[in-house]
Amino acid sequence: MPGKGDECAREVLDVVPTVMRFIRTEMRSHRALELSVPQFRSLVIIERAEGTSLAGVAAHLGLTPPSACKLIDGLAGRGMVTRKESSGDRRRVTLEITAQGAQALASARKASQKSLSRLLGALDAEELSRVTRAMSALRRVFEGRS
Amino acid sequence: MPGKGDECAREVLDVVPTVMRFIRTEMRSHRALELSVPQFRSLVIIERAEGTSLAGVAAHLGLTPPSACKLIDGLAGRGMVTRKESSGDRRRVTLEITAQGAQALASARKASQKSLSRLLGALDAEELSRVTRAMSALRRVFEGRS
DNA sequence: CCAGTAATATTAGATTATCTAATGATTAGA
DNA sequence: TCTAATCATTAGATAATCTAATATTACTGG
Repeated sequence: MPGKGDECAREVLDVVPTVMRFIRTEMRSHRALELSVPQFRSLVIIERAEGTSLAGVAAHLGLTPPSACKLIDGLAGRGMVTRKESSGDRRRVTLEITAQGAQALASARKASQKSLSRLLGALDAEELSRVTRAMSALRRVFEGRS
Repeated sequence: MPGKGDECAREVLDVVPTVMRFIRTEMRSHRALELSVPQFRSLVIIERAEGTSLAGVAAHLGLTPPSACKLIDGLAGRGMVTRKESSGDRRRVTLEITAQGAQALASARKASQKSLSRLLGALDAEELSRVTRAMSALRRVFEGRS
């Protein structure tokens, strides 16, 4: 018997990579900002949870610690993030976003939302609301499972 | 003024990479099939449009020709796709999926849909239908723009 | 017909993302 | 205290992606 989510699964499998590619291309297209999607997401996390650790970033993004480490290397090398000692636990690294990082994040976020928003503007109000609520449902289902 | 798609854009930007990561991890987790998402998508295209060219794959996936070329290299090296001469245009390459490729595709598709479907099963019928229709809307909006 | 332009695929070379395995340092617990 | 677990990193591999450069083949306007 086909599960009740089968048709939906097929759609998700087809559409999500397409939208993802758009987002990736979009992010890279902004000269001088040039954040990759994982870099962008890292900055979002670090800004929101100031003082998070490398393990924190890895967990939120669903990455292994070495992957997160290299990702942060890249951001630190561009002066967008700093690593500090954690008081109390000297194994741990405390991550903080720099002014420059915060600015890059704000610009990238604005530009990406704008260009996504422009495309989504082709939908009528009902569809738009449906998409928004569908995204919430997907977030509930997928977050933590990456 | 904020565009009418702004909130939706924010959601998409947050949720799509999360779902994408799940799909990627899921695809790689099936030993012996081990198709990456781009490989999977290439096979889908080649199976559907038998005899397509390298440029055809590139266009459908939103890749540059060199990227598509390497992708096909990988699939050809694993015996899942063949390159043939095109009658009529000798620059062109005709791509065909092999029996082995078709079998790998079928298995990967089945496994991925199953595991996606299992997660999506947590949604109630109304939400599921909303997500399905939202995916259709997104496909309309994004396809071609990658 | 032929000279130049366009199209198709590829190679070369770079960057980034991701993994697993191994290492180092520090903390926590029996 | 000594052993375990935890946190970050380094090392090394593979894959996806890009741009630029290079054939090869087809098309087109004089």
